Amino acid sequence: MPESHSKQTHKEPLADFKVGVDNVIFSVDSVLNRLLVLLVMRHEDPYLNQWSLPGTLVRRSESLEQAAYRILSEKIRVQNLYLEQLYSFGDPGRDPREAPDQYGVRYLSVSYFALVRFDEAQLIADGVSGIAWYPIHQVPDLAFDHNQILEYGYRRLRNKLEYSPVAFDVLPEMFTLNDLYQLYTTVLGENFSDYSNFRARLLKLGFLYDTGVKASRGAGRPASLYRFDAEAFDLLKDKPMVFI
Amino acid sequence: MPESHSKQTHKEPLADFKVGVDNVIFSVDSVLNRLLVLLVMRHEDPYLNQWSLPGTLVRRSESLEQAAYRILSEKIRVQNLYLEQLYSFGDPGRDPREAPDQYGVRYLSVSYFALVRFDEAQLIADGVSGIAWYPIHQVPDLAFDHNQILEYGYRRLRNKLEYSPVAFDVLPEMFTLNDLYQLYTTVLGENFSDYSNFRARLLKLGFLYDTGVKASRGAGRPASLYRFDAEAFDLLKDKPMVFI
DNA sequence: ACATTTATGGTTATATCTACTATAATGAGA
DNA sequence: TCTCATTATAGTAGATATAACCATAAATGT
Repeated sequence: MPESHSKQTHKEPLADFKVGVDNVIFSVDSVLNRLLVLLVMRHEDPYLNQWSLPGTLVRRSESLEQAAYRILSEKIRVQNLYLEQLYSFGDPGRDPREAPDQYGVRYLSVSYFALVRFDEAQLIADGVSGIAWYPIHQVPDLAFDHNQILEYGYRRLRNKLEYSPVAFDVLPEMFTLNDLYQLYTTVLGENFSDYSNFRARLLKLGFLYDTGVKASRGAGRPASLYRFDAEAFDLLKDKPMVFI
Repeated sequence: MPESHSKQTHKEPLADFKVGVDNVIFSVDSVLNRLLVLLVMRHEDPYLNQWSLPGTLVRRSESLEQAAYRILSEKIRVQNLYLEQLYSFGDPGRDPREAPDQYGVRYLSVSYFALVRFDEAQLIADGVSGIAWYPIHQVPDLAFDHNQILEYGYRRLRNKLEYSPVAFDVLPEMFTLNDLYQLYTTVLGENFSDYSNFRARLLKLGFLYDTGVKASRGAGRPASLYRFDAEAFDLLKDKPMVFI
């Protein structure tokens, strides 16, 4: 780590990079209460026929985020989603295509994290070897360092849910408080808050607007449908706020 | 964003990238109570003679983090520091060297965020046009998109301080509670907590060990010197913890 | 009708937060 | 030396928040 430092003399030549974008796309199946991640079967080397995160190499004139949106829209049709950059992985040797005889070209992956609405997400399976939602705890060995990237994304998802209103990007326009609670429990686990206290805390924050419309779903008293009020939320933005 | 998707046909060729690492290096001057960021004067085009974040292009066989450590150790000698990856900036056109006639080579910057101990940091000024600590609120127009990167880093610093024990990476082995408080106030501003309550909360958490040694610095009652107990801290890691 | 189910609105004890106040131990100056 | 300004530390009281419950309301199903 300490090193003689001089302006011009590079001990070693610079690397040329191919830059890829890999997406960790999550969705919550609110019927089976499962957290899912989107995997695709690779149809070329390296890692032929192995599951991986959906990814692509970046083209000449597109931005990183555009590439992330592109690969997402090539795999699923969806209206509502949240997407943000996650982390960049660029250690030498992370991609088998980095043959030492290939002028030392390196492969860097900029990963993105996405959350999409499950019931409106249509997978696009045209021709590819396979595409599937995998429950987060049943994910197999993935190509490249994708298990590590997934781990990163999972951590970020849990954080996002606790500290920011991503949930509302992925819930229907109108939802019951129980819908919201189920979303939180399937991602964060059961043991984070009692439903009654969860309700009280959320309602007190004042950015959930009770539409008065009732949703009757089988047995039990019908629940009120709520709407997320983004403006009311923005007013509280500075306040430290934890939803859990 | 929606796009016809086919396995092979790339409408546009892939981009070749040079990958750079840019560091947002913070330090806290606890005498003048100022938050500082390290800037260097560029000594080559583009942006000749303009202030910028210290950066470097990544070499053939070094990792991104190694490159970050390398550029840091070329600019300052320091024992104690904290460093982590920040964000990657790769929009087309962010670097003027991306001439359209140069086979469309792109420049991607992986930014790193660092916090170093001020009183032990020695700047290395050999031959370069300039290097300086700038108070965070007096930073001039920087080269490239470095003002944006800095903004990112500043936000991350404030978050890190609130939710993680980075402060102790950058305080002396033994420190007074006031040293700690000053560090927090110069980064986060005055209005986050009363000193008395800050003390009480930190001490209750139980990872500050009172050495019994007293530090007499001019007038006033001497303060106890404390030590950060990393093991005790790790035991509380899962608990949501806010220091403010 | 009645048990079951889900939604909703509490209550209570405990912990935490916030804004203060009081006391202790030093250095500086009359 | 005595007093005072200065800094450190400890503690207190009222307001708020948290966690674990309980009670009632409004639907369904038999």
